[in-house]
Amino acid sequence: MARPRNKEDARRDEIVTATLRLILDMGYNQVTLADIAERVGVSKGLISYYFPRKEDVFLAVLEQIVSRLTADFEGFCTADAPAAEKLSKIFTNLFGNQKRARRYYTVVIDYMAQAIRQPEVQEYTQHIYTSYRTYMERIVREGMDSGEFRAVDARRAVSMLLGMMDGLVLQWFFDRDSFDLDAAYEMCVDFTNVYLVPDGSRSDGDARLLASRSMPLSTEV
Amino acid sequence: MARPRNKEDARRDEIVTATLRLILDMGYNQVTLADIAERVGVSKGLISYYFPRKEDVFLAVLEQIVSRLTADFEGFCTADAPAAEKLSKIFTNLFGNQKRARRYYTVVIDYMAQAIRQPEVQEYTQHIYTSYRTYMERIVREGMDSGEFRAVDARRAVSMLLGMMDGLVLQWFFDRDSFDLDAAYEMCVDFTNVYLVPDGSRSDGDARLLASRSMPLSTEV
DNA sequence: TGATTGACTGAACGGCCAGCCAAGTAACCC
DNA sequence: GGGTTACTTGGCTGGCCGTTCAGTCAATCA
Repeated sequence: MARPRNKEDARRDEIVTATLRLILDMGYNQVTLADIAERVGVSKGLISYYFPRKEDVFLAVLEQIVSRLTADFEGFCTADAPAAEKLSKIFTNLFGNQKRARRYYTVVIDYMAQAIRQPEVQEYTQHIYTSYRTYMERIVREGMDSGEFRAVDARRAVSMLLGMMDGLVLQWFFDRDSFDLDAAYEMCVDFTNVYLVPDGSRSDGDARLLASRSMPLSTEV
Repeated sequence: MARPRNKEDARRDEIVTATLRLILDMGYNQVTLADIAERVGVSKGLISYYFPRKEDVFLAVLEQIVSRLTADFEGFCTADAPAAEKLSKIFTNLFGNQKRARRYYTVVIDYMAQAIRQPEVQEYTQHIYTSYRTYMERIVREGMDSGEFRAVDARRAVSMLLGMMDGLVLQWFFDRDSFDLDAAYEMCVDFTNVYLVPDGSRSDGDARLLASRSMPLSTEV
């Protein structure tokens, strides 16, 4: 994202990036300051120089993840497209790329486990939900206003959809016998059709939503 | 559950129970052998005597959780009741008690984070999904056979429902601005009605499902 | 040019912890 | 009552790791 203004910021970015990689490779709790220092190619002391507590590095990583996610949503929301297509973009962003999904959830699950006991981490995980909720609710309301969607409780519909998205990825992630991400995508579309699209216009809904699958992705963990 | 056959088994149970408590209190990665020993009231060495590697204690805890969960499902499944009511029991088991839900997911999330990198843990988390999937699929098929439910792809319907259940609890767990567990219960019922119950019999479906909420719980983490 | 600052190093400190083991105790069997 | 087995202790050890800090060096400034 925004290019570092000075040397100090550049170092911070280096450290944050290296740490994210290490979390992916080894898991949150296995990463040591020595690992980070080695990866960046500096001494251990320098990590502490920029981030007084080890915890601070991990919080900076999380902050970066959250801000990238939010930036993505801005893109989806401002696009000029039918609501169903906007939702479809969100699905694709989540389900469209196996490796990316695995990477994203690898860190998110690690951070969730931390969030249970670290209030500062919990605040960030909450931000993630708030982003999803805010933007998806906006899209659903748009759809309802334009008559594309039935008039339902938008907040509740988003909660259900968001729940299904998360829950499906978790199944895919931990249950090898479940399904692939394409199926997860289709199930979200299916739910959208059944729950949001009026009976009359439902039949071609599938085709329209599914047609918009192949699109470029931006968020990279 | 089954009463320990001899002293050795009793000790194992003591250790497993103490460890589960400690995981709840401190989090998976903070629990040390010394903590467990202190909680049980024995020496550190004894823990290693029964469980050679620290990891083995945690696996035993997980095994206990999985077997209790499966036992619960057996109960739900063999009951003589409409399919919708059986599903409702599963929802209630998950959403019916805040403290219990928080405890259950506290350990599950901790174990999920472990499962990413420990294949032995991953196998158990997979068992959890397999249990849910197997039993819920059986219930949905029963419902379809009796005409209570529409003829849909049972496996897919269960994946969606299971996903929603998990995802809703996660939102409730991490997003303080989301909703309470009663709402989560209602959303699952809502989904069941919209997705599984035929249009004709839907109107009283809500009432019937919701009426069966208050029932005794058995699984205690 | 001499002083000051900021980035960075490397070593050392202090604490923690899993695994190991030698020895002690109790129960049980012959 | 002697021997075997099962259980239990608690201290030791070797390694790891976050944090601290005195000191180096290059760039900047006055």
